[in-house]
Amino acid sequence: MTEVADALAQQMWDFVFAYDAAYDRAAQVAGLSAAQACLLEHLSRGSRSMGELALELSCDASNVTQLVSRLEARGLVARVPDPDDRRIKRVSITPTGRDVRGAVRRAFEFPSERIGMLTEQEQRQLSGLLGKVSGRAS
Amino acid sequence: MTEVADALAQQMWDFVFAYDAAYDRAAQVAGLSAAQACLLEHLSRGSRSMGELALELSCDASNVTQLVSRLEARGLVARVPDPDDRRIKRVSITPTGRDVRGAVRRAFEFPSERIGMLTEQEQRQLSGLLGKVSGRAS
DNA sequence: TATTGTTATACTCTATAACTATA
DNA sequence: TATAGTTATAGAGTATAACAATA
Repeated sequence: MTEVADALAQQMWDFVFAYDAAYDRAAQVAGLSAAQACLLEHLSRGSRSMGELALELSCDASNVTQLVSRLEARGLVARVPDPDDRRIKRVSITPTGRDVRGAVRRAFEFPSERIGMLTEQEQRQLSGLLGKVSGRAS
Repeated sequence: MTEVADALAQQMWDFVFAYDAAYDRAAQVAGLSAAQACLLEHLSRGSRSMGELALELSCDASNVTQLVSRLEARGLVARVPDPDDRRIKRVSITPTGRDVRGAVRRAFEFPSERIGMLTEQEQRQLSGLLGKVSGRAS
């Protein structure tokens, strides 16, 4: 590895560490764990079945059962059996859940803070590089 | 927020998600949790007291006690009382621990993989932008 | 018989509070 | 009395295996 690549690897580690820590804190502000906030974030874009959530969150279905149960007990999400296939439970975010999710987003200042440190041209540059690094065309 | 900034925020989220998942898997290959692998990584640069570890890992001292105890039980780290102040325990990585840490590093292909997608000029560019975003001079 | 989700269980991570040993 | 670390405890995240309900 070249010296540049080495430095870059360390910078990535530091960035991810700071990002994760900031997200944890933002979730905590709203009284949630990071995992719960993440689930709520996914539901904010529309309802999901338990199985879909497990896929999107890359975790086991039994884990989703527990996460959803805790959020449901607090009135942040609701489970509704699918009328067409009663094995399936559709989970949706409640109005209260939407409020809490909004609080997390507002508390999570990391991205806008950091992005604000860049000029718009630099933002475009970084976006292109991240796109490339993610294997997508920029 | 501009459209570019919005896209960038999403790209950061995706990047961090992929990075974390890859690190989890790499640790698992070596039979470790991410937290354990992280602790081992810190020790690979030299021994630390329990308190220093708690600061570096941004977690409570009682948590470090447990993490270290599990790693010690597997022979990956060693606790030695400081001769000058016997309240202090210095933790160091063992040869076996160093091997396991090496296995994690090798399994964690994410950074080199992603960095390898960039030309050296792009690597310099990304490094500069990450430096700027971290509040350091590039 | 296959699929969706839950329950039971076990292990780890994490923090708080109370404690021990040392300074 | 103050500091370093541990112990006890509790709640949450996570997975595996066994299970119930439905298809």
